[in-house]
Amino acid sequence: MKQANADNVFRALADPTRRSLFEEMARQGEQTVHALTRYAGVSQPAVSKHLSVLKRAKLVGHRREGRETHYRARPEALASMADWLKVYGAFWHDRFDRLEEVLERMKP
Amino acid sequence: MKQANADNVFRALADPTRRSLFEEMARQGEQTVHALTRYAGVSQPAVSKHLSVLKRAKLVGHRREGRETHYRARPEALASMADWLKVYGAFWHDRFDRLEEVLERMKP
DNA sequence: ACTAACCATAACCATACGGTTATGGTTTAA
DNA sequence: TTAAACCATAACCGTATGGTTATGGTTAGT
Repeated sequence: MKQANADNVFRALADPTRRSLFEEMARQGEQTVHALTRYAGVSQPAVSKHLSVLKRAKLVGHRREGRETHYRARPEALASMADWLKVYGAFWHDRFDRLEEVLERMKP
Repeated sequence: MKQANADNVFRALADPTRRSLFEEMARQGEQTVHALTRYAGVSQPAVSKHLSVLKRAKLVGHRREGRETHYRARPEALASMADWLKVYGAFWHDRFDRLEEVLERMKP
């Protein structure tokens, strides 16, 4: 249920192009596929496929507006990965303190 | 330099069997390949290959003792992933804060 | 009404990946 | 010393993956 989505998140973020796209949307906000294509430096269909992988992991949302589709990052979807890190990073306390803070603030 | 290793970490943890192996070592401590093979439910060569991927990402260390090799988790190697999460998780609470602001202004 | 822009999907290709069995090198046990 | 246990590597196989070009459906601009 939740584990299945964690798997999708881990898998989605394994690819550097996909991470890069996610980062760009997180930083710059909503972007059209066109803009993301210029940014990513691969073909438009490649970007569309990457976006659909991110979508399966719920890492992005989208909004159609006329002929263009705007995608946006949904950083909340990082929660499952963050939870995993929290558990296994707990075996090594020090550096995860700040992550704990961030996670605390992410709670609804 | 650091980014390259982050990539290895993300990639290594994308596979569920590899995550499972890492989790087992984190929980139970050092394990021989034999023990990990029993645990993982795949062939011994498969485990060896997974371990070498984890090794490339510096997520495990190993120690030979006679004919057996003991592997252990190195949770410190999760740092690069945690750092990434901190950055992009931060966009979440930024947005959250901004939402709080908006809601604040909406009050009559 | 035509044309161009935007995007998603299909079809295809090469390579990476996760699995297997086979094999060989060390090291322990008999 | 022979046999068995442990592990890594090699060779192989099917499928997933990330990329491409081609195409078609909407929507916008002229």
